[in-house]
Amino acid sequence: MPELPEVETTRRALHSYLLGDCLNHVEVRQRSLRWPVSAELEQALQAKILKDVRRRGKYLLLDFNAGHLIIHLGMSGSLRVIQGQVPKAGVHDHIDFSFRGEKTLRFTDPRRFGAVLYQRARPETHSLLNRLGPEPLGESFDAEYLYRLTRSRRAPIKALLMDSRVVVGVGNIYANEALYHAGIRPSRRAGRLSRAACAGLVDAIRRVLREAIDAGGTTLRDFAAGEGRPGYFQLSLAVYGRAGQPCSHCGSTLKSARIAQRGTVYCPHCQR
DNA sequence: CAAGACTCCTGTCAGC
DNA sequence: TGCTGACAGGAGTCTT
Repeated sequence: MPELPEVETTRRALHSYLLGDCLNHVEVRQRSLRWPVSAELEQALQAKILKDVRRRGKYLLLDFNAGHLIIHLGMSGSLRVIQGQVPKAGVHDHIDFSFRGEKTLRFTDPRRFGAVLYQRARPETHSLLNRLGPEPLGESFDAEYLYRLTRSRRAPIKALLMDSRVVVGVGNIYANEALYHAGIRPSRRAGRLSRAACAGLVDAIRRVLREAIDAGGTTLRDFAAGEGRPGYFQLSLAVYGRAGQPCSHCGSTLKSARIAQRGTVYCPHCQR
């Protein structure tokens, strides 16, 4: 599933391939996504120029000279740039954005948890975006912030990490990985984390995300080629998907649990 | 307000 | 081999 690093890789690709281009046609084949695709989208964006491609959490923000697209890839969504001849659309190829100069941006999403929203006003004003917490790689996400925010919270720390009002863009994979690297048990009540633990956790989150984004950079080159979509990065995941296997640090058997309705894996020895 | 359950959807995989 | 059912998962929304 697209986590923040893949969304960022996608953002960079769109920025480098499509910035300044004029959108001349939109074809929507499936309007039933996470939310219905607005009926005015095709008309509203016709002949508009892509002025910027930004990211807020896992939302991609495409700013045109009039109007904006807010795109979320959900569980299984992807965007790819096709140059020249456009392959016949498959059943999950829901939207094609055709740009002048024979470039097509294709939105594909088998599970349709993704969203493509059009809005005239700045994306930041949208109700999905206006209550989001800080970016994990931004300056305001630091130990003091996390410490302050977790006081008197009794939910498991992992649940808070995945709450977009606390911090955006930390999905299940990276929550698991960051907690492992920080040596914190996912079930630990958030309010019981020390300042030092918060500092270690913030560092771990930033580190795993940065590493993944760097790895994603290597796939950017192929974005518009055959295997266009940035797939799963060849990351060495320490715990995610490895329940029952030995911890690479101490050899203990990694355990699995269910926290906040999500699969959770941790090392009972290294994480306390 | 906080915490947890529920929901959308389909590809994948285990079991028969 | 083919079918069935469980499961996974982002994140908004509903319930407690």
